[in-house]
Amino acid sequence: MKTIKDIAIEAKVSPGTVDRVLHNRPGVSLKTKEKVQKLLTKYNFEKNVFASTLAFKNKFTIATIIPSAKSEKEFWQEPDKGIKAAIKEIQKYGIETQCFYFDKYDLDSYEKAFEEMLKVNPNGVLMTPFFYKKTVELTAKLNAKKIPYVFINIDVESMDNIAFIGQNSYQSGYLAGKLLSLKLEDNKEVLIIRSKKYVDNHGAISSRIKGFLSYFKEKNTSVAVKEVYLETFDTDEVAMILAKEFSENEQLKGVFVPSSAAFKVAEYLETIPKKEISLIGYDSHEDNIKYLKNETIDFLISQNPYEQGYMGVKIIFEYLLFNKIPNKKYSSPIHIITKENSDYI
Amino acid sequence: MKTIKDIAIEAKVSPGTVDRVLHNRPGVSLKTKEKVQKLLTKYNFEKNVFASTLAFKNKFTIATIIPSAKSEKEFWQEPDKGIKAAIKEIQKYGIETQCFYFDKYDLDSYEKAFEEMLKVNPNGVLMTPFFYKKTVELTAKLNAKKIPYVFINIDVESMDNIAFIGQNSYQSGYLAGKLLSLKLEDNKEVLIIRSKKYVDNHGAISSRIKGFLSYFKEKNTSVAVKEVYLETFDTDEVAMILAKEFSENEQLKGVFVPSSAAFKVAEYLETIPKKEISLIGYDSHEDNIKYLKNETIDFLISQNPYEQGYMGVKIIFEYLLFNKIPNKKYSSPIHIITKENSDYI
DNA sequence: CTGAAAGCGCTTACAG
DNA sequence: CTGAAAGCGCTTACAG
Repeated sequence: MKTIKDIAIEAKVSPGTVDRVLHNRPGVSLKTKEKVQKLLTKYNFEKNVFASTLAFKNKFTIATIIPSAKSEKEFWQEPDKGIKAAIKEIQKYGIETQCFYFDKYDLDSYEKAFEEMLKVNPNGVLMTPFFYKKTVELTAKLNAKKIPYVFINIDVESMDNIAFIGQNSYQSGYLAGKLLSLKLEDNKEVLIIRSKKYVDNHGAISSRIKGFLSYFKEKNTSVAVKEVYLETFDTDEVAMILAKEFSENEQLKGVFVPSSAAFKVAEYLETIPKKEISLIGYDSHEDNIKYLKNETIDFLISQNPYEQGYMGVKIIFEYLLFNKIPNKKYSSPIHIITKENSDYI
Repeated sequence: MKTIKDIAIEAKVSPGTVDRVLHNRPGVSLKTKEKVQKLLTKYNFEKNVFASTLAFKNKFTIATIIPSAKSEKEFWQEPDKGIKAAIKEIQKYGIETQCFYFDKYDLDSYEKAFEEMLKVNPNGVLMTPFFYKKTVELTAKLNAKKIPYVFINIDVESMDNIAFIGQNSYQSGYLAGKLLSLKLEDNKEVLIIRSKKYVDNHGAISSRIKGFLSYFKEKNTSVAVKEVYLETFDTDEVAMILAKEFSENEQLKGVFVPSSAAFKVAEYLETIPKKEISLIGYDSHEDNIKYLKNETIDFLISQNPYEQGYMGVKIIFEYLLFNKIPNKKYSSPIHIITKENSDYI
């Protein structure tokens, strides 16, 4: 293992100069630079992270921006927990961290959080690009400042994020189709319930539905699939719509909720006589798990959101400290959760 | 953030003495020791890992012992890959690692690997305690030398391992019962196929079967479950036994393989006319995945063996370097793998 | 453009 | 039993 000093001696320069070349700092003649660079390459030099960090006195700040979660039960609690766990770990390496949150229904709060974040001058950013257009606009500022950023949970294609961590939504919807049809007989009907609010943003939900529809198109042509759009997704609206659908259609035996709101449907199903309705949704937060455990929800598909937050922070950390280039895309798992394995995921 | 120097000044001693107290090194008077310890506790002192590691010049060796895998397709390939990945990461921290392997059918090779391992004088050991009695005998040597060790995949209760990482086998078997009955009509029969070899060691397989049986006892009493024991589990024997069972029993519609050998059963099922047999097994290695993809195997239950190896090494690493005390037990996930999510686990 | 030197915080061999 | 000092390998402020 070569050290900077070794290289310096061999190149007949001082350690300071090697350091300058190594980090592309200015003030080195081209000739010296080339001479040193050649040796660095020759020996495949890797600097000692411990010595480097110790001398550098850890001046990095990492900022995170994700949607806020009001309660323990909400989905966004999980990435946040992952982020916090990673922060705790890297704190001992002297990294500063600043967490920002926005209301996922409020574009302005997204922009505001972002501006606040810029003020702390982060060296790296973890974010969930919730609103497409605004994201393009805001990340341009990061690009200008050469601040690296990682997306979690939601992806935006052809941007300059150094990495994305999230699920293949199409494939997860396809799997949902398969799981729902496990208990479905021929000629039955299936309902997809989605929120109007998300039709424009959050492309993941549309992709899930596409995948879901593909499964039935490919495999199970005798099953009819119907989509309904809800305004508010509150308890009353859900009850009203479902009551209508079930009364109009005797064959309706399955419901697919491509968001994390399956528990809303479960709530309603518990108020009506047992009808053997299969219900499948996304995300294993407390509200959903409750109905999974009493088998009103049959399956949940989960993507390990905790890990998304955790990995996201770790990726930026390693990028900054160890110069480790991440993959452009990390596929989150497509986990199948049932009553029986819900405690072991 | 206090440093050793800060503490030294306040205690009116030298940094060297604080270091001695911090690491319980000999040669400090009780009085001094108490004085320093009090300050250390008061400030909740955490030493700078970078400075410490740099000065210490990383003299740690970690040893691993797991069963060998002959091919890419085998289960034990995965923990090994996880181990190798972790090793690669911690190498840059200057940790030495030595990997040892044994033949899981050969008790002597287990002992031999263990003795070889002791010769390298490791500071921490990762191992799979395959053979119960021998494990008790061998780990006693580690205890005597105060070398910490972690178990992965197989647990042995009431031993002095600092941690265990593996699956709750009972619960996974219970889930297997549920999954198998999803497509099973009333009054059908289910077969459990196991190897005689593993009846004594590898308690996990027995636990899986217990969980599996419990599910049917609790939920689905109309289904009969039968167990058969194979001698060699080779292709011919599997074919012979299955041919016999299917010919004797028209109602046989499901097969449960509580080991990683489901592909052996799948191999046979492909040779006979399509009978709508549900097949469920363990572990997503290549041989199994092949039959999962063509739907001869319906479900695989997996435990993320890669992560077991990876985490195991990381736990020892953090224990040695950062003095981080691990949990006694880490539950591996109980993942449900189907054709549709097999690329996203 | 370049080098010598001090410093990051901990560890250790040496002296007493 | 205790301290002073050198050293781990990199970074940086300063001098030239």
